[in-house]
Order: sequence, then structure tokens, then C-alpha cells
Amino acid sequence: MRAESAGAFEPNCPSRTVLDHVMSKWGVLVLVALTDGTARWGALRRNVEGISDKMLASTLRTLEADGLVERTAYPEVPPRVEYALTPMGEQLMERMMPLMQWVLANADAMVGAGRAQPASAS
Amino acid sequence: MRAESAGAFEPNCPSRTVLDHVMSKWGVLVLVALTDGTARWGALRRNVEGISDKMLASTLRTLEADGLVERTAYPEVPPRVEYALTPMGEQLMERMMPLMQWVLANADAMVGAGRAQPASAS
DNA sequence: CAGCATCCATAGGGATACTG
DNA sequence: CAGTATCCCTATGGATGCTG
Repeated sequence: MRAESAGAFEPNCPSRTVLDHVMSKWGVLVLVALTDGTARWGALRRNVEGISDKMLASTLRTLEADGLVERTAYPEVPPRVEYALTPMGEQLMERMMPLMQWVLANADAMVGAGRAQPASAS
Repeated sequence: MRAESAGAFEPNCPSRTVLDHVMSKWGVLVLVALTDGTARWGALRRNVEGISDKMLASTLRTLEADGLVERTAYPEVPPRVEYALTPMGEQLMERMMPLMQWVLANADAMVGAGRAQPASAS
């Protein structure tokens, strides 16, 4: 390492924690699902295919605690709750989306394929 | 989702797999450790603090299978093995590093802090 | 609708010991 | 040096059922 990211290698660096939240299986997908704007619980549940109530709940709570996602509950009946990225969350996603899009574009070539050439990008 | 990343939400989309490898706890750190160039097993082991032999081995094998990391063994004694990013891996990291750096810069403000303001970036 | 609580299975991952 | 093999444990996370 040329030191720019040295901190990430220390086990108790806060970045490790954030990284684990943000880069987790469901964390990424939930964040991506919110990049388009506010979404309700049910929408997220449907959008992020395969996620369970439990995982959606805990993922959202973690991201909220990290200050990346904001939760707004409306005192109505039936209940309505909306989730949105905070300014922090949006900054994060600005940097995450290019990565996501590259992965999406190249995933097919990678899985199993091994030595495929990158789809002329960059 | 405005559809650009729609594929990521389907459970059996290849991107899910790649994402899980690349965004995994040790996957990111190993990849980051390789962004400076070729590194030997021992160097990675020491550099990525906290990783075990087992995890380093399996992480490297996974990334190699994904075509992101290249393994070169030299038929010497004592053995020497070097790992490096493939062109694919480098493209990936070009998009990963900005994210990493942002996380490193903002992690302190996030963990626990919750609603901290982003460090004027973007 | 939006969740939290509970139970439970699996696999992620650590520690240790051994090998080419 | 660069791994592999084994044991074992905990935390992740799925399924189900209940509540405000």
C-alpha cells in the first residue's frame, strides 16, 4: 500500500466497520435501491429480490445508525414509512454507482469465465 | 430503480455473485492491498491485518476464479508466489478506490455518530 | 403496512497442526 | 515460504408467526 488507504487495514479502524455495513450483501442492494429517491418499506422489500423482513429491517437500521439512510414514519393508519439517502448516503452512492455499473456490465464475463477481457471501458 | 442497475436485484444475476466476492469483508481489503502492484503471499498476510491463512487462501482463489487476480508461482525453493491484479481487476479498482477513500475519510464521522455532516466533498 | 420476536440451519471464518 | 487440512464455534440470515 502506498498508504492512501492504509487505515483500512487496521482491524479497529472505523472504516472497517463502515465497509462491512456498506459492502455487505444486502447493504449494497438496499443503498442502490434508494439511489432513485425515497422508497417505502414494501417497495424495498419487493425491489430487492430475495431479502427477508429480518434482513431488510436490520440492514436499514444499520445504515440509519451510520447516518447513510434516513427513516421517516408517518403517523397514519395504515402506517407508512419512507426511507431515503441522507446527504452522506448520496455522497457514498455517487462513488458506489460507477463500481456497481461496471460490475453489472462485466459480471457475465467474470463468473467462472476467469480470464475474460474487460469490456473496453475506463 | 431507474433500471440502470436493475439486474443486480435479481437473485441469480451473475452480478450478485461477483458483488458478494468483491464486496466481501476480506475481498475488498485484499484487492486494495494489490492496487499498488504485485505482492507476495507473506506481504498480503501481513498487510491485511487480521486475516487468517484460510481466509487469505480462499479469498485469493475466489478472486482468481473471477479473473480479477492473477497468481504466479515461481518454481524455486523456498517457494515464491506473487499475486497481482489482472486488467479486469485494475478496472474494478479504479472504480473501487474513490469509494474506499471516501469511506476512509468519513468513517469516523459515521460510526455511531449517525447524523454527522459529510466532509465537504463530491 | 411495517415491523419485531423466536426458532433454527448453515456456512463463514478462527485456531491449530501438518506438508511440499 | 506458501500453503492445505481439520476441528469447531459463532454469527448470519432464512422461515414463521405475532403486533401496533
